[in-house]
Amino acid sequence: MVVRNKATIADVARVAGVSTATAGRVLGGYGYTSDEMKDQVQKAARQLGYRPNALARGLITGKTRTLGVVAGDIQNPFYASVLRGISNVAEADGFGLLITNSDESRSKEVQSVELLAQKQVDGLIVTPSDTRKARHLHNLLSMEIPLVLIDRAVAGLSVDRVAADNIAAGEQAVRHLFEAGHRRIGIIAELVEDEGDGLAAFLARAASGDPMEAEALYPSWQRLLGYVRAHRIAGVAVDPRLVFRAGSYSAEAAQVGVPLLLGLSDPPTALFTTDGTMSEGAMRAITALNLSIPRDLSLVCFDDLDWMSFMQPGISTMSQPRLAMGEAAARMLLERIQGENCPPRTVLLPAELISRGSVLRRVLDPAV
Amino acid sequence: MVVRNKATIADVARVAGVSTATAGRVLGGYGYTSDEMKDQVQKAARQLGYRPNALARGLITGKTRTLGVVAGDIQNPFYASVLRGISNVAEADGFGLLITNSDESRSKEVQSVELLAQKQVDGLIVTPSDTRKARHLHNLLSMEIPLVLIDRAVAGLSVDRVAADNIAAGEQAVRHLFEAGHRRIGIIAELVEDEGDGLAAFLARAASGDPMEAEALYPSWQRLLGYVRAHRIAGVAVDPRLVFRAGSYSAEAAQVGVPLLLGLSDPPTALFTTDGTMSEGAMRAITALNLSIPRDLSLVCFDDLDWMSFMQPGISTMSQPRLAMGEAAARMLLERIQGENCPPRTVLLPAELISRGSVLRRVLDPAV
DNA sequence: CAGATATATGAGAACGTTCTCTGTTCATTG
DNA sequence: CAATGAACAGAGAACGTTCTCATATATCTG
Repeated sequence: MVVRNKATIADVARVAGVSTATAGRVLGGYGYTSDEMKDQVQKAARQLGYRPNALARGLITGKTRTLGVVAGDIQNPFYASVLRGISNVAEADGFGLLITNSDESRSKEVQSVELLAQKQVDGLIVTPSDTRKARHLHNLLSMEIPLVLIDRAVAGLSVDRVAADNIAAGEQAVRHLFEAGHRRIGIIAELVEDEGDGLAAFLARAASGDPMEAEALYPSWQRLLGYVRAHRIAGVAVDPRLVFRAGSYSAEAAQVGVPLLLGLSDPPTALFTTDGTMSEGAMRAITALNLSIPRDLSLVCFDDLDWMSFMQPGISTMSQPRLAMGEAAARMLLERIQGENCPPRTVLLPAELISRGSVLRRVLDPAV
Repeated sequence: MVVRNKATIADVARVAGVSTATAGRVLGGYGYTSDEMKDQVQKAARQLGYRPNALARGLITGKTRTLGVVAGDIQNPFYASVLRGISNVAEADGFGLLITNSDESRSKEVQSVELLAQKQVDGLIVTPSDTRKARHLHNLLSMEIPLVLIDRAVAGLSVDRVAADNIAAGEQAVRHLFEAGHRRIGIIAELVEDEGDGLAAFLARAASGDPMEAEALYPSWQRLLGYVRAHRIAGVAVDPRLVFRAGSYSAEAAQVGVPLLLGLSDPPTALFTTDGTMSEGAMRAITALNLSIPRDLSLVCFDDLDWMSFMQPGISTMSQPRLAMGEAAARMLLERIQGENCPPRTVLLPAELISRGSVLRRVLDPAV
């Protein structure tokens, strides 16, 4: 049973005294075989320590039972949870998972996709780092390799997609602050790629109620859009100076924003951070400035990270269903792999407001 | 260049007007080829959108340039970082990464290893969930599949291994508390599998200075061993009632321990939590009990999680180099894959005490 | 009972690469 | 100038499976 050199179907067949075809049928579980043969072959297989070679199987079937995933950064709790969701359904179906990091770089993403394609994955789940230039993704489609996008869309690429309902979530977060009596609300957002004509123009268009092609926007821009909408509903004009653009996906970049916003002549009384990384950066700044939440500053974050529930006070946040997002994406991908042929689907999962202790109820100044 | 059906070497050869052998040599980068042929073949390949099939290549070479990893849970920050470290070096060498979760269950681990082996990974990195029964791992060795262990060892399995120096780290953490004047120090540890004859016997043996086979102990037992050694150095007897055994790798289990320890007639003034999950559980309890750190309770954790640095006050902790652990493991594995044949190596990376504000300096009662 | 169908087995092709072997050319060498 | 060997190209085997096809028997079906 413990054997040094690996046994093949031919070896098993020889020992069992049958043809390789029969042995293959028994071990591969296809075609017809008699119980007698089954026993014989299985006994030989056990004896030789036979282990099927998935490469050979994949080569001939054209299926590897492996999914490829291009995540931004496994280490980031967002991707870690999404991956876990994907892993859960992949594992349940006996699929393997080939995982790479893009670090939000287009060239690394292209490289990853190429690697995964060469390894003949049956399908891919990608969080695209560029919402416009995506020839490598279009290429997959033309090769008929199923593709599911997570968290972001790509303009002109109509494939299955799952994301949080970022606009609604952003709106709800900020509305929550308005309802607590806040009027000057800062936002700390990534906003890395320029959506066409710059932040000012974006804010103007959003404030005017222009519906825009919000679907293909980056999540942070969508959440900003929600921020603007909440202002419109509250009848409060958006002050562009309250919008801090980190410009990169890092806590350090976000950290800079807090003292900047609070240093304004008319500083915000509350902050909305648009993702886990921005939230972490904001918290670092708040600690560094020795501010007390919610006395000195109210805070609503995005994405429920573990520490938010055991900080004192707890941090109110828009919780997005990361695990469910991963699971939904994997399920959609598996359906496509199994031949599902319906038009591309978009699954928008709602984020949920978890209200903890980081928002101060303000009595409104009647003069305003 | 954009082609629907995938092109093979034979297709490229036909278009280029050469033999498949020559086309293969050009595209595979082996053997002799003239520059003329190279141009011709590469042009044809580009034109057809040729993409090498790693399955076919792997089938014949016996190498897949893919590593398999069995982690406990990708979602856990510890594994997420370790994975990122592995990914960094794998990617630099052009290796793919097949990742699975074991959820610390032996049967899932066995299943994962089997899956990865069938997919013909060139080597495996495993965080074994059982330090004793590991036939599946011995099996890998007999098949000559390189294996590297992370975080834990397996008794009787001598392979490359990388881990934190848990005993020294545990000792340093607790010594730090002694030096701050604490005498009754609680420990919240996983201690899931019974190390032979139970906790009481373990404590007795450890306190007597018995060296034990500490190498093959679970990390939490090793950190407990450090805890005991620090007591010996400080000349303080270990009170078994101060050792809380969570019994499972979950924050909920850890959370229970805090009120239990604090409810003792002679409660601890400080706590040592032996990993990130235990720390999270302890923090939840501390928040629920509305305790103030370090006034009501001092705390030293293990593993530096992001929130520990921006809590108010910051949490002192033993920081283990998770990324470096993953990188070291991957490097060792790649060396083995490239034929390195030296005897099994053990890399113990030191953990570093990061002193923040969670430890109160106590003035010692002269009566004690 | 003829004909169809389900069940069972084996021989050998096929998947897309790399490897081995044979053969040719051409420059170098003593 | 014969001998050597490096540089190159092609034919075909090999990797370990599954697939197709041919064949044979047992079991239904009308």
